Amino acid sequence: MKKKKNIIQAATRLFAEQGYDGTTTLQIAGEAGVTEPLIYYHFKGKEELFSHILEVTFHEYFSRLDSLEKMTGTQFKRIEALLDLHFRFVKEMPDEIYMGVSTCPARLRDPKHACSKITQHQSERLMAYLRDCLEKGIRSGEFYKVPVSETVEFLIALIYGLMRQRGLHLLEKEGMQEVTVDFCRRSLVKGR
Amino acid sequence: MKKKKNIIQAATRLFAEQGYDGTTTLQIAGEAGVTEPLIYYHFKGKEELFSHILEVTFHEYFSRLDSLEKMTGTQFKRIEALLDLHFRFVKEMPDEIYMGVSTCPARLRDPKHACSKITQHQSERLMAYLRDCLEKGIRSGEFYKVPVSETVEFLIALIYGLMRQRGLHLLEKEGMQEVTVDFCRRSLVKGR
Amino acid sequence: MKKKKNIIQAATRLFAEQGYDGTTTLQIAGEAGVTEPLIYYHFKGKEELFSHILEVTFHEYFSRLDSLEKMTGTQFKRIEALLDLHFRFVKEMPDEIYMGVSTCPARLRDPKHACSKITQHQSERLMAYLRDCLEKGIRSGEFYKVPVSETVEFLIALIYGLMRQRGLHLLEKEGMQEVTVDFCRRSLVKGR
Amino acid sequence: MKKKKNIIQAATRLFAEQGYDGTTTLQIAGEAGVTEPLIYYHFKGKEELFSHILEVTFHEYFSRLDSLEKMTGTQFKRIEALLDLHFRFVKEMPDEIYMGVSTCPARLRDPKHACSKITQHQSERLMAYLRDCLEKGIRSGEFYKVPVSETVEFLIALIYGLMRQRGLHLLEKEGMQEVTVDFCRRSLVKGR
DNA sequence: CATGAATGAGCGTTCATTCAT
DNA sequence: AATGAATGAACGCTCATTCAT
Repeated sequence: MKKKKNIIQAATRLFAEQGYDGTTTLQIAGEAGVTEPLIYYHFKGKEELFSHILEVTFHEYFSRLDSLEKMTGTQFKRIEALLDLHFRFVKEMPDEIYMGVSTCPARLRDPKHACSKITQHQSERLMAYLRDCLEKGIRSGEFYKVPVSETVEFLIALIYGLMRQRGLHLLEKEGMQEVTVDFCRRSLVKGR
Repeated sequence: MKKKKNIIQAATRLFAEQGYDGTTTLQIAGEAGVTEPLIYYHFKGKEELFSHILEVTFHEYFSRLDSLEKMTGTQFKRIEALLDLHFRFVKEMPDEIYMGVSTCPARLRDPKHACSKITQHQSERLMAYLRDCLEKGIRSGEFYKVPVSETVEFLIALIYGLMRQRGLHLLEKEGMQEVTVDFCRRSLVKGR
Repeated sequence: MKKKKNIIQAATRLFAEQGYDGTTTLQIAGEAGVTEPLIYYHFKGKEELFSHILEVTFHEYFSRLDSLEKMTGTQFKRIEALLDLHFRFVKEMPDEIYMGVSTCPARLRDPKHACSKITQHQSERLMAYLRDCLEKGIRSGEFYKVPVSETVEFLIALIYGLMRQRGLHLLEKEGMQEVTVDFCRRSLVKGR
Repeated sequence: MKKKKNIIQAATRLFAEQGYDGTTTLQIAGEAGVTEPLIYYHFKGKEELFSHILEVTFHEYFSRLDSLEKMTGTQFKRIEALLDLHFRFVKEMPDEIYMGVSTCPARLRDPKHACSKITQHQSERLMAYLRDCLEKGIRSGEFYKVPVSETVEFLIALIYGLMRQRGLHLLEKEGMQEVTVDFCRRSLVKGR
């Protein structure tokens, strides 16, 4: 069973680094220290191996989102918590995240594909969460009167951008999270 | 010579949609309405075709950045112009942008690769531009006293996130640009 | 493992008949009764398959040369034994020999290439052996006083010519070996 | 018309260096400083270009053989003249010779092929010439009583071996011709 | 659980050759 | 006489996958 884990780990790193199409089953087997057929013993194929990793990752992700939803406090605290969740997540499992973020659009748009459903679901959850925060915050006077839909979309783009950058390890300033939170606070919260 | 253009156009769209590794030269030829060897008559190989598109695109991009640098006005006007440049660019040539944005990290990190040098250069230009705006804006009292490096990185992540989203055509609210500009203004500009 | 042998045998015959560049991997696979990719399972590529055959052949060749070197007797007996070795060798494995003899000069001169090193080595061994025979034979008065270097080179050319002719099966007189030995004897050995 | 010559020269060198299959029409055009289609303007194709060179070369070769046949003197003088012809020839046009010598057996054995006929013819001429020398020399008592057929074949192999070595420029002792002639004289001519 | 041997399908690429000009 | 553009056919090779053991 340790070998199955090796396969998953190797696959995750390679998918993240080289993309799905750029990674061969031989490479995965090599990095995992096993032979190719073992991959087919544990998974139906390359595609299923990929989906498996995606599902496990998003399962963890969604369960974290779940606990977030029970949170109380000001609406901005809730947004701050969402940002915190993502910063933590990408720090803990950067390969998994990057693998998800970098999946190619063709796969994302094919509705039959596992990727499509999962990222669709993620998008919807994020949108619902943010929309809820914004609407409540505006109604209560905590936030400025920003256009909700557009701001939701803006924040999602922001989160994606940050995930990608972190996942790529291209730039890694330490104070990023604080700066991000402050930036959003100034833009959203009235009379700080 | 029309056929060469066809090849480039087809390649751009397919690379954007399916990634480099997911796109075959046969597909490109098919979409371009030519035979495969013609690709090799005009380009040294798949890799060079890819690089060529990248270079042409970034050449246009950099020449737009050049004209931006001559701009005067408040520092926020300059940032607004940078955002406008990107919004326009992705609207005019979404495939080219997405092709660039979605290149796999392995290719991005290999320093011998054309991708690497170009995106590196882009990053540096963006950083220099934004750093200049922020430093001048803070010094003149136009902006809040935000940490410069981190805010630069934050804004780059934001721009990447928006490019990706626009390129993917996943969400396309009309008022996005205005909302983006306003969001940043509230966060940066003092006493509006 | 029988299939690997088939590949080697088929390749040897085809390389000998058609040359390296004139032989396709598909032909080899066809003649060997296997599919093309199996060649790549057992060998890194066409080049390595070729080198492998060359190395195995020359390994056998050199080991025969080794036993020759331990021989005693008159110097002409030693030369006779060398001719015998080559006549036997080309009779036992004509394809292997011809494959080696007919390799194209470009490959022979590229010092990075396996061919180059092996044939270089063969040349040196042959030269050393013949030079030794001639020098000793001349010193002891067994041979005429012939110019050593040139005669060595002459004998090597002769051996190559005979190998080629035998390998090609162009002309196959039975008494060739005897005639060859006698011809050389009359030219070298004094007072027969 | 200078360009046609360029093509022929380039082709000759490349065919000699890399073999027929190892040489591409693009290479030939490149070396000749012309474009590929011009080759097809002057020749029906690669094959005909090759045959053309072969024929021109052998035409010259045969015309030299012709003048040899008119020669008088001792039989060994005639053999000496034959060796001289070959030494001269390979010195004057080494590429042409090597191109002929290194043609692959498949092409040599296909009776429909130009190569086949020409080399066949060459073989026959050489054999007839040498057979004539030997028979007359033996009958007149000039030569030892050697087996004619086998000695003819032996001498042809020797000539091929020397041609190859000279063509390859692998070893180039100056006194080779003299040593060769002397070697043969000692073996053939009685009571020197 | 695990593997060595094997394959069908398809990849990027190159070839000799042709055609319109 | 000469060429830029284009192609059908085939090449060496790699892929994800399977099967017998």
